[in-house]
Amino acid sequence: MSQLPRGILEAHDFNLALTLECGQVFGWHKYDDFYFGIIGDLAVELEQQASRIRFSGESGLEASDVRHYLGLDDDLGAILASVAVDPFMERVLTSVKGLRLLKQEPWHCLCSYLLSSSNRVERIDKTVKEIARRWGRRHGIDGHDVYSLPEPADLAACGESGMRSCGAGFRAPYLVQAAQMVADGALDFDLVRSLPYEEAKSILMTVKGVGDKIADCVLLFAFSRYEAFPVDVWIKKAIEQVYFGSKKVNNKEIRRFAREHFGPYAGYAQEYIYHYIRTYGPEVAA
DNA sequence: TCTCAGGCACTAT
DNA sequence: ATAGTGCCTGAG
Repeated sequence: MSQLPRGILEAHDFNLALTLECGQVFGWHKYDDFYFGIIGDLAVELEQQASRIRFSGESGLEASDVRHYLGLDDDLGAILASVAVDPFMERVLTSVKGLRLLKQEPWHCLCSYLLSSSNRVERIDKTVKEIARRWGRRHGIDGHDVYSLPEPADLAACGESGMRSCGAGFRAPYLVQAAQMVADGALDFDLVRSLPYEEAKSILMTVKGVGDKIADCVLLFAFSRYEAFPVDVWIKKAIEQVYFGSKKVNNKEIRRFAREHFGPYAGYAQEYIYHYIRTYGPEVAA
């Protein structure tokens, strides 16, 4: 019986709690100061101690997997410097520290965001966990149970009723259809990964239930396409207030503005702005 | 009881 | 192109 993988990662400019709880990812469990979740298809337990991350995981987990998932390989300083293009962003970057974009597993990310439409963060999280608990695979880590989402073919087999019973509501058929597409190859994540942003996005949008916003979320959070700038009602309000004098602007124009104004890491700017307004309220944008 | 939430698809203009 | 409306669900 070999010792399970464990180790310590140096993690500067990193806030684990903020990164896991800012709303970019769903399905992590918190007990005391420990976080339990899935990286790749392996259960892991994480804890931050100052600028170090302690991890332990199921057999097969490597330190480099954890580093990569948490975004610790990214040069956060350079990224944030590139989006510090105006006084508002400087204010945002002064108040939000150590938030990094994760490298989520595409299927997990797609499921999560299919559930996000007209839904609250807490309930998305609850539904993701319920689907995993009821239909997914159980993993054990340090005496805790963690569940990964069912593979696409397995989720498809659960059917619409199986998803509704977990609280998916009107999004249930979207999940089932997406699962079928991934299972039979009609949606190929490797292809999405290989294509330029616009083409990758239009492929994701062939899935029912995936529009501009959700496609951008998946591209940003699972494929590290930092030019993606998801526009939800909060971001829309903030951008209108700060950059358009509270004038109404359509989402397409907001995305175009963001790409030009923030540059290739616009998506990082989005996540920082999002957290800022969710913390301090949308009115502080002005 | 009723409204509404981190959208989307469908339909009618 | 663009606007209006229904959709599960449960917390306030």
